[in-house]
Amino acid sequence: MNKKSITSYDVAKAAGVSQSAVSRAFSPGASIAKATRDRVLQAASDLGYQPNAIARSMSSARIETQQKSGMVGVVVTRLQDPFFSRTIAGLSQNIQARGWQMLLFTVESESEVDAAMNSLMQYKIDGAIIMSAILSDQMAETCQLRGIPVMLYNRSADGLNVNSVQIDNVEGGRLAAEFLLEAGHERIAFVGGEEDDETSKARESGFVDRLSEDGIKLLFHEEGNYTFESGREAALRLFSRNQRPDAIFCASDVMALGVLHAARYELGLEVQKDFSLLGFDDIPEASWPGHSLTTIRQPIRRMIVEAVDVLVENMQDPEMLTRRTSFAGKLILRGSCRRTVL
Amino acid sequence: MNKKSITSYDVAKAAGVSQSAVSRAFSPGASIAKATRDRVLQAASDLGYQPNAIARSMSSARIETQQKSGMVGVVVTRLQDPFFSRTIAGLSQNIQARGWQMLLFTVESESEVDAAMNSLMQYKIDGAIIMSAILSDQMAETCQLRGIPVMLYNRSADGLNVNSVQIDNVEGGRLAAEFLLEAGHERIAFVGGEEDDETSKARESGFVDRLSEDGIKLLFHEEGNYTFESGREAALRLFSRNQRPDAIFCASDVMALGVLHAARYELGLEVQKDFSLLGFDDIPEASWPGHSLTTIRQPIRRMIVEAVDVLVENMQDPEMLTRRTSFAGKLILRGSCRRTVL
DNA sequence: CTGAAAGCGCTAACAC
DNA sequence: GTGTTAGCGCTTTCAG
Repeated sequence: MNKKSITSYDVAKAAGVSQSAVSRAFSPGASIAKATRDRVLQAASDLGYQPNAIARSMSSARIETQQKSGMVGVVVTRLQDPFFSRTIAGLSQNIQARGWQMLLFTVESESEVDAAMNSLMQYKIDGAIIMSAILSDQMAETCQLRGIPVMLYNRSADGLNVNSVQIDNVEGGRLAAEFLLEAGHERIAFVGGEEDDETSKARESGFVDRLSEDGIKLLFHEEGNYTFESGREAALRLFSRNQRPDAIFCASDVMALGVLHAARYELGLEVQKDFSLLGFDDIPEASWPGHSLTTIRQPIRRMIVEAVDVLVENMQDPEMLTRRTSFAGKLILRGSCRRTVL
Repeated sequence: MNKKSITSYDVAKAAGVSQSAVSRAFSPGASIAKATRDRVLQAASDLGYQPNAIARSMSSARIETQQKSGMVGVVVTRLQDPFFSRTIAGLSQNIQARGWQMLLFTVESESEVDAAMNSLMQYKIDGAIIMSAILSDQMAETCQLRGIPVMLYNRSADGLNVNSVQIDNVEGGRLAAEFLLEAGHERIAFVGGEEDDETSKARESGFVDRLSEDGIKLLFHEEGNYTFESGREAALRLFSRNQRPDAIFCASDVMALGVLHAARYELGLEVQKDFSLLGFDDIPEASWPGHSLTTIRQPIRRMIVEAVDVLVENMQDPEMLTRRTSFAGKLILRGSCRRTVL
């Protein structure tokens, strides 16, 4: 049962050099003669040696700048949501491409984020990305103290000293309202997330504000939880009342699809003709022929790249100034909405 | 700029004990007086101390049994596929619940798995889960040599000494054929994955075998790549030929939905009446009212639990015998198929 | 350019 | 029980 792993000493012996020479051979900028380097690399590959990343980050721990563990922690809620899983896939690829590994932590609710960060920090992550959640002021401070750059994805924190990348939700809401108003809608409903959901609140506020500028009041507000089922149920409630909405704006595509399926296949309604439906995100499912969902698109690829870019920059330059990026949503016209009245 | 992290020495000094006392206070089974322990814990929380997981795994590295880094590596392809993202979400939760962290590595194609494993092994992972891909014999050997238990999810490897959890794809294919035959279908098409895709091949072989037992030959075989779009295109090809299939079996629900949307909304066909459609996986989207896709369900929750259970057991008992688990698929009857002829 | 030597923060014998 | 003492595998001065 000898499952001892080969260390730099084994390689050193095999190559007839000192252990530190082996270390240098594997450190990009180190000063080492090409000949020795080649000899070491040869011996290493013969023995199947791979530097131990853990040990590596241990010894460099004392460097003032940062503890390079080579890992970035990612905290995510609702991973089963297509929007999030696609984001994770993208983040993962970008993080790897930049030479980091991703330590993934999933949480059930926003309240667990602090605990998650604690777990992650035990692994001396070089940075963290938190999706659709916010950390406590205290935790933000801890991160800053320990020199761990944080990136909030899909959220921003005004008071906190953390980077963020998100879409302008208020503006997105306005955009949605604008579009529905132009089409002449007047009995408008909104399906959002849970009561304390920041994203949903922002989208709704922009939406409602714009409506009121034209003297329109929101007819109904329904609460969902970003699942298909919750959208479906909201639709059932919405269309069971005396007054029926002639347009529904949902805080996410998944919920909008729930509304669509319920309306079309359970209530026998005709989308676009009987009411206009507007989503948010532009997930791939929105463009499926049978859905053809008009929606506010999030530039997800660009957001991912920006998030990783900024985080990497901050990991490399701890003194970097906090950066908050906000992207604009874009209306994607499809078949689920009545067009502008002429 | 003093971002030095507090170590066990700082805590020791604050609590007036030796550094090893601090270590013991944080090691579950260690022999330490309750009084000292409490004092240490108090001091630790005052200082905001958290044991360094990296250093921890370094020092225990010498233990014969294994290098407890507390991390399990997960390699995944096609994370954007709902089936996989849901699995990752489940794996993540289960792994965390068992006290491990998940180091996630996404790869574009199966050929990158070995490289991914190499990267992960530098982090001295305690175990690995590989989704829908197989590793080379050589890599399997390396893992065994280093004492890293491996779990193949959605695949199995007969020759290799690695654990696996998967659905019985051949039997699933037979089940699908059986059902279509009973309903009296005769012009049957199959939409699978790429040519060398093991999963798809297995499903097809069971399917074709069962058909041939009733003297039916597969009418068409279309190749896709597990995306919606590829299913859509397959449908377009399928229905552009002279002879039209009266039943289509797809190797995945996502592709089946592509077929459904294309047939219904682009070709004006009526699913169930004009042809029966059968999927595989039973993703949530399959049950959406407008889809109502009949499919072969994978018991995904049970598969996830089994995968993590077995891996954890193997990580704790390196001598454990290789375990290969195969689950049976189950036909979920919905509206996309013609029912049995009486 | 290269080797020797001193840690990184922690755990695990080993004595007391 | 508790303190002392070696390391885990590596990077990084510090001399040559």
